Amino acid sequence: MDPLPKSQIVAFEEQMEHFLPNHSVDCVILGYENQLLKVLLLKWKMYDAWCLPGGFIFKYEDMDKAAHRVLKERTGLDKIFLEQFHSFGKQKRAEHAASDEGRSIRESMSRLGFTKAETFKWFNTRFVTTGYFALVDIAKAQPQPDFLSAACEWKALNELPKLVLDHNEILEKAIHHLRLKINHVPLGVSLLPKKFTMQDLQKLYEAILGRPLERSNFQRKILKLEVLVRMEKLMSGAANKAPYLYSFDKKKYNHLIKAGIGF
Amino acid sequence: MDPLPKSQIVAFEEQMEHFLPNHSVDCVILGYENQLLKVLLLKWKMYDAWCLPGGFIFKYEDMDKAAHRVLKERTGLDKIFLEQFHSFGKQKRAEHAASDEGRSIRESMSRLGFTKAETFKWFNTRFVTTGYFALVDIAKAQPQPDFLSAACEWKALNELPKLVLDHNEILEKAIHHLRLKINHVPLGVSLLPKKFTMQDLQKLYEAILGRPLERSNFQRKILKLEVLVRMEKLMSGAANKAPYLYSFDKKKYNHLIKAGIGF
DNA sequence: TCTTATTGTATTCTTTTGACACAATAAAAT
DNA sequence: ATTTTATTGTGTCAAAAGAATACAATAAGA
Repeated sequence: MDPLPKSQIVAFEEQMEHFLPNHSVDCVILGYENQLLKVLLLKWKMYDAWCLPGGFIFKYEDMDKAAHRVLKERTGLDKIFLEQFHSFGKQKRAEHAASDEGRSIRESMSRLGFTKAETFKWFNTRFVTTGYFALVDIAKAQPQPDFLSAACEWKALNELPKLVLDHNEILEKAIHHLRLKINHVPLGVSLLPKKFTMQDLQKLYEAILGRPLERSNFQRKILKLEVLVRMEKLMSGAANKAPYLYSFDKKKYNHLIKAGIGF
Repeated sequence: MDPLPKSQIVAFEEQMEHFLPNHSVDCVILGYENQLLKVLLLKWKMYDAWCLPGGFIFKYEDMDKAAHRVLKERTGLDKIFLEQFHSFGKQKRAEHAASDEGRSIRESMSRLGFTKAETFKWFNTRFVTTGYFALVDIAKAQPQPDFLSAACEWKALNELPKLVLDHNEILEKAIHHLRLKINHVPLGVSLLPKKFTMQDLQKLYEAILGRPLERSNFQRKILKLEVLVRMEKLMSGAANKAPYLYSFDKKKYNHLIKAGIGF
């Protein structure tokens, strides 16, 4: 763990004065790749632990805006479906979390080159955090660690590392929220590339819901929503009938959002 | 607007030091009376405006606990269904709200007898607030104003006064949340007395959903859930067939919560 | 040409929903 | 004592939605 460049520390400490104290935002940024749901995580420099990408809210900034800023900074993505799902306000959010292996936050921060008492205090006070979730096309995102992180990577939901603080709980709540939400929002839009097969879409729904769906009934239900446009066939080279490609018809989102899909 | 007793001001200012800055909770406490949904509101002493019962979070207190404390202090009720639904984090939450008719908060606070600069500052800084909603039996609640309020009353949702800050928006969001939630939770439990007729329950659902439901289909749907126990008949004295009374079977909640009801 | 795996669609049966019908009944009116 | 009235519990029936299965069509390999 090398010390940070002095300039980064100074820059942060200058910003810090403009942050709203005691409140943060955390983003559960989900993507879909190789038939797996993945979440974007940061690896701390402080010690060996992963966390959700998060940030603080400027005093002059709307909270939603802060969440969008975090999303943009970690992925480069803009104008994305991003929704608040829950705020986490336990006094001791750190309890039952990944341990820091004996090292105090203070010690780790010293190693990174932090010196100001206010900065130590900032990271040791209680924060209420508001969770947001986003669904993004992994191919379009460009993961970017922040100055406190050594890595920013997609991790499959089925083999997650231990996360700091209550971030595992936050992530679980986000997934739960997503499973409810999938009945009301055309989620495929954000998670899949522009053109996709019916099988792609079904696998995505299965990944989100965590259970298999019946193929022909799934196809019938989705098509009846009339939000997909059938494109050319996909000649995959496999020894079987070629599936059609579909894309979403953006004009028809609204009626779908109102009506809802039920699986 | 008479000045407050000095002791109340001192007591608040002593508490204030122990509050988590920049964050509050607001409770949308709903009740049901005369076939109307009602919400518990406080009338400010500061100036002529109503607000949702709210409060601050102690530094040593979980946020959920703070919301329960507010509920208890305003209604005397304990161990009630109370759920977070959204956090409101706009920088200028006060915009588009009920005006203070030209008087500044500072001036009104002076009249009430506040003097400390920190207290003025407290009420003038930005707060993120987390909204909770509760469903209570009006007959059991005992509305109790706090020291900054002149009144604490149930107001029917269809004839609401203008509320301070963004409290109208908070209330709307709570109702929206409730309408979604009613499909998954046996809400009648909290809003109705122990024994009720099928008509009572239907009227409640209609009040929440804001639309009429077909009587016989409603009855069939509710009964099939198998969460009601049929009790004795209610001899109301009306010139017609007497309806049965029902009560909720607490043992069967869980399966209902999982399965959900759809109207 | 035959085989194989997958796809698009149809069929069948069951369940759910919405609209309406109707007998049962508590008490008031006659 | 009988009729009337309003409301309740239950039944029916057609339409819609859902689950399970069947089957022909088809791209490419054998």
